Amino acid sequence: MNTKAPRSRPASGSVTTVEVARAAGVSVATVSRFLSGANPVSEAKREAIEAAIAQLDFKPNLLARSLKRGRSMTVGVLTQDVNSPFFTETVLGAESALEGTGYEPLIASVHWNPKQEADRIRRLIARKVDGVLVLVGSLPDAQLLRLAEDVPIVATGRHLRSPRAWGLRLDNEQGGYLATRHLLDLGHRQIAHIQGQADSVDARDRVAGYRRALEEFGLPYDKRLVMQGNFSETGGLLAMNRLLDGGHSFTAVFAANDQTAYGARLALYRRGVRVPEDVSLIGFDDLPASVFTTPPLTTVRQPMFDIGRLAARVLVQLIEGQRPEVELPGLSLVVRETTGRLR
Amino acid sequence: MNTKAPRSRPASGSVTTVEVARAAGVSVATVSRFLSGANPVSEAKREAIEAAIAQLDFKPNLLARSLKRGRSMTVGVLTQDVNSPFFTETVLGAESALEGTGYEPLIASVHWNPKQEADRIRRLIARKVDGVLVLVGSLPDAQLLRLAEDVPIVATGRHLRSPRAWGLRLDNEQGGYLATRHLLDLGHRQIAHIQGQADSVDARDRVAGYRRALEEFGLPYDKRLVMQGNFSETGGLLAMNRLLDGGHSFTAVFAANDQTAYGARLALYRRGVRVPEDVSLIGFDDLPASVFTTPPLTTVRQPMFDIGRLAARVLVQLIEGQRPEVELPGLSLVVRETTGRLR
DNA sequence: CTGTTAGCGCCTTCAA
DNA sequence: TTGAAGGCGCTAACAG
Repeated sequence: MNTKAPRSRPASGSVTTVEVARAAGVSVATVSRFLSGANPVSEAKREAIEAAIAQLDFKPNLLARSLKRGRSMTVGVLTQDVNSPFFTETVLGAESALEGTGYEPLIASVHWNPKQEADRIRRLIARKVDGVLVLVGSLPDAQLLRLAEDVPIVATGRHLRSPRAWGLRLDNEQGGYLATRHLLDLGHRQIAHIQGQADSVDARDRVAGYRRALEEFGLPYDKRLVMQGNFSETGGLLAMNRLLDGGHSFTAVFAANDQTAYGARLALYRRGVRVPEDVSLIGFDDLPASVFTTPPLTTVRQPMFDIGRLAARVLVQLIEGQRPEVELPGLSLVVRETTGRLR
Repeated sequence: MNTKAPRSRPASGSVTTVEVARAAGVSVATVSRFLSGANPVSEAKREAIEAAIAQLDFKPNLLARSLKRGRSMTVGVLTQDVNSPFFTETVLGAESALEGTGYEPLIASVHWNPKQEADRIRRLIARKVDGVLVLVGSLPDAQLLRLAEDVPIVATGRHLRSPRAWGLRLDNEQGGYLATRHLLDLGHRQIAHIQGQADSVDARDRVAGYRRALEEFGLPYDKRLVMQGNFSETGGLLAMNRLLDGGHSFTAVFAANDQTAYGARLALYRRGVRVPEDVSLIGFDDLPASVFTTPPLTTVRQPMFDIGRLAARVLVQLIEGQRPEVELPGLSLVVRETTGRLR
C-alpha cells in the first residue's frame, strides 16, 4: 500500500537504461558511456542524462553489467565460523584491504564442513565472483587447486603457490616454540600442553614447537603432561581437569589457543588454583577478549588482521594478473599477567 | 600455466548451455528444462545431457539465470560488526533459517557507519538480492522504509511494520528490569549501573528498566551511581574505575551489556575487589564467552540466534508475499556466579 | 515431450 | 561524439 513509487517510475520493475535514454533524448549507448565514465559524452547530453537518472531514480542493474562485462567486481570471502574472533579479525583485515580497489567482499560462512565449503565456493564461482578468499578452510589442497581453475583463490593457513592459487601460512611451530620458551625462561620446567584439534596441522606444528623448546633445555617430552583439546573452551576445561586429576605435577600450561586457555583458566578457578601464582598459563592467537580476562592472558599473537589484509591484496593481484609479492608477518609473544616466574 | 582445462573445455571462458545442448544433441531449451527440473525431459535426452554436463564440466551461470528470472535467490545480510558475537549469533540464526529455503545469504558488514550502510544496501539491491536483513543498523527508520520500496527488508532492534519492511525488537526495558530485580531480590539496595552508548535506544530502555525496578522497591534513582559506558570492555573498565573512585558505596553493578561487564570485572580485579563476595555484577546479552569468564557471568540472555532465525523467516515470508506471523522470544535471566546474596 | 524464438539490462564494437 | 545492432548465458512462452 505505502509503496508510493517515487516520481514516474513504472510500476513493473526497475528503471533501465532504455528508459533513461528515452527520457534524456539520447541513445542507450550514450547512457552506458556516461555510466562507465570512460568514453567522452558531450556536456549537454551529460546533463540531460543526469537529470533523467535523478528523475527516474535509476540504478544500474549490476547483474546485467556483470554478465556483460564478464566480471562482477566482487570477491567471495569464505569463513569457517562467523562467530570466532580468530576469523572475523581476518575478515576485517580483508575488508579494509579491499576498500578502494573496486572489489566488494561477499562473505559466506560454512562450519568446518568440507562438503558445504566446496559447495559454497562453487556457488560463489557460479555467481561469478572474480576471486575467492578462503580463511583456513577444511578442503584438501588438491581440491582447492581444482577450484582455482575457475577463479583465483587465496587461502590462509596453508602453503600454496600456483599462478591461480596462493596460500598464506604463519609459522605455527615457531609460535609454539615462543610460548614454551617464554615459560622456560621464567624458570618453569614442568610444562603441560593442551593440544588443539587432533587432525589439525596447526595443532601439530604448535606441539612441535613445544617439543623443540623443551629439547633445547634438555627436558624430556612427557606425554602425561600433554592432553588432547579441540581449540574450544570446553575442550580446554576438560583437558585441564584431566591434567589436574592426572597427579603429574606441573607449574605451567601452554594452551593451543586462547579459547582453550579460557576453558583451562576456568577449570583452575574452580579448583582454587591461582593463576599465575600457582600455575602459569599461556595461550595462542591473542583474541581481543584476552586483554580482558582476569587476569589478562599472556599469549602468542597471530596478526590476523594483517593476514586478512595481505590475503586480500594478494587476491586482487592474482585477479589482475600480477605476480604477488608477499612478506609474511611474524608471530610475537604478548606478555600479560597469566605467566609468572617460578618461585 | 598449470591451468590444465579439464577435458575439452574451450579455453575462452566457461561452458554454456549452448555447448551442452550441442554436445548432447538437444536444444538449449531442453537443457534448461533439465536444469530447472520443473518440466519433464525424456529419459534418453536426460542421460545425454547429464553426460554432456559431466564431460564439459558445465556449471550454470547464476548471474544470467538471475537476470532472466528477475530474482537471484539471495538475501543480503547486513551486519554492523563481524567481530561481535552479538551480531554473529544472529547471522548464524539467519543462516540456519535460510537453509533449505533456496535463498542464499550474502553477508556484508559495515561498521556503524550509516552512510556506508545505506551504500552497501543499495549495492546489494543493485545486485538484485531478493531481500535484505539488517542487523540493528544505524539508519533512521524513514530511510530504511525508502530502501524497502525496492526490496523487502527485515531489521532487528527496531519496531517497523509495513508490507515491505518489518522490525523485530526485544523488550530491553524488561531486560533492564530483570537484571536489577535480580540484584534487589538478592538483598542489594545500592545498585550501580554502567550505561551503554549514550545515543542508543537499547541503552535508554535498559536504564528505564533499572529505574522501574528501583522504584518498585521504593529506592531513589541516584545518578551518582550511574556511569556512562559505551557497550565496550574499555568503557566498562573506565566506568567502573570512576565508580570506585566516586566514593559512593554500592554492593552491586548492572552493566549495560556483557562486554561492559568484562571490563568492569577487570577493573574490580585490579583493585582487589572480589566478585561476587564484595560486589555483585550482572551483564546483558549472554555472549558465548560469558560461560567461561572467572567467575562465569550472571546476565540477561538475549536469544540472538532465535532472533536471527525469526528475522530470516519473516524475510522469506515477505519476499514470497505472505503476511508474516511473529512471536517474539523473550529475555531471560541467566544466573551464574557473579551475583550473590548481600551478606 | 521438444525446438524456436524472444528477450532480461547492459556494454561494446562498428560506422557514421 | 553518437546511434544501431549484436550479444553475455539463461529462461519462458509458443508452437509443434
